[in-house]
Amino acid sequence: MAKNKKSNDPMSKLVALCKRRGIVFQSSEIYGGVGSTYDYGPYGVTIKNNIERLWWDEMTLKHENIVGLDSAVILHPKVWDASGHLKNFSDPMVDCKECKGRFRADQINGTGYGGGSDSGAGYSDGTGYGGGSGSGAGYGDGTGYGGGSEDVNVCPKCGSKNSFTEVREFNLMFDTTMGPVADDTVKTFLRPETCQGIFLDWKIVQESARLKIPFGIAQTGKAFRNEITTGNFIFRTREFTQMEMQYFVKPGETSELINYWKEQRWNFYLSLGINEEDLRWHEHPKDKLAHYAKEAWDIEYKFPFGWGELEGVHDRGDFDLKAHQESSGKDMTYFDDQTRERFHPQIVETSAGLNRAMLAVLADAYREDEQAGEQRIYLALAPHIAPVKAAIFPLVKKGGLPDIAHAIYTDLRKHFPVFYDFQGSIGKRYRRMDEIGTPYGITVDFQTLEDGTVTVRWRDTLQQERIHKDKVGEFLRDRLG
RNA sequence: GCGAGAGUAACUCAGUUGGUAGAGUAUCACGUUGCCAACGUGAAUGUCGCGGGUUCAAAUCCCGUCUCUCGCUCCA
Repeated sequence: MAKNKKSNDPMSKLVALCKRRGIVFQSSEIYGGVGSTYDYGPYGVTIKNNIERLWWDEMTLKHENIVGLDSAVILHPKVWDASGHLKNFSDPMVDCKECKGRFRADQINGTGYGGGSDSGAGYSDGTGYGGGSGSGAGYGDGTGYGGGSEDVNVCPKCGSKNSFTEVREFNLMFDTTMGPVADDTVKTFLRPETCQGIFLDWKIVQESARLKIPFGIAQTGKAFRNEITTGNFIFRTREFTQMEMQYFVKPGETSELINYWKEQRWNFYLSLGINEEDLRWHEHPKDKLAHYAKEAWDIEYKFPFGWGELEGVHDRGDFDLKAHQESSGKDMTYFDDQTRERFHPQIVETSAGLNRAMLAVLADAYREDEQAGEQRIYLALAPHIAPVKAAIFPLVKKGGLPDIAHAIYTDLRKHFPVFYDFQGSIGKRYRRMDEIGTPYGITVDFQTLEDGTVTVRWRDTLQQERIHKDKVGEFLRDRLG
């Protein structure tokens, strides 16, 4: 564990809070941790699930023409050939020994680098990618690249000649093998994006759910990318959850629907309680589009480390369906009963990162203020995101107060995630709840013995009001929707 | 992979010229406590990242190694 964090920067403080309160923390920590993998503790998984459920409901409940799907993580290896991932997710790289710059081998002038960009050799013969499973020996000794050519390679950054390292293969997909017998295995990949499963299944989904264009298929699930560089806490990790909806539209209607979904998706982040001033649109320049995209917009959030992408709204055109039709030989067209036309649907994609959405929610909710000269840290989470909706406290341990408080707790927990605590001073118990963003604190005091009322304290302002203990459930229901 | 930095309790850290580890916070128990991290008493928690070497003796000196963090390269 590194101890050189600048503990004053906002990101470090958020990370520390996440660990302290069991929201998100380093995975495999007893073994020293594994780079950029994180586990979500009791409160973290609840926040994450809350966001995921809101997304799911937003898609499938609020749109009558969007249905859900849960496709496999491991797909037929040919999928990744057809999708372009084998070709585009695998880059041969060289480093300049002089200036330490790194470049794609096929972008260096001069030699036969790049000449043999043999991405087609991929999975089937088992030799193409990553050769040795396991340890660092993975990146092959550059077969095919930089053959025997003696031409001069010039570093585009510092101008040094022939200062490059061996070509190394960077494969951004995790590969694995199917089948227990080593000689008889098929090389497969963990999906680097969830949407391919939607493309493979769209016809059976469309037919079985009797959907007419335009319609959408929504899916959440894990995706895996062997990122060269990870970092910024849970912003970029090698294993992450995507929330993707692929919208199948008639040719010619794409741009209108892009605008519709841009508005929908923008509003989703507002509904999570994120400050609109911390959001912006970023359009990908045409010359930097991903290999499948015709038009691409990102919603970005102003993280403590800078603007970062939360979600993309993309025009994928008919790239994917045509690619799979060509590769599989199966018809991927849609027949329009009304116009008697057959065509490849155009696809508008909304592709969000759940972990990033959660990080944005946490970063946006992180607050510090001062109460009676003491610093207070709290998460101003929207109540419908908060992992615990209310905490119930007896003011002190005597006078039968704990019994009354516990009875209220037992009753409430049938309907809400609530927490009961009697340990420590009342102020300390409030603060503990503040740090996980619990919106309401309900305290049983001596007045409760007289008239049955309790205090309800609102997290952000510390203001209290008295309501009858029998009305607490109703009070919470009103405020939590 | 390159460069830089860092590894001592759950957290933040201290540990003198080598003498087998401490503080605060947090946690738990009991007491106390009339609303915002109060107080008292007590308890539990470490192979000082790992391995080797020097030494009577290593958290400390030497060598190796691992991991993490940041920057760069890359990024759908």
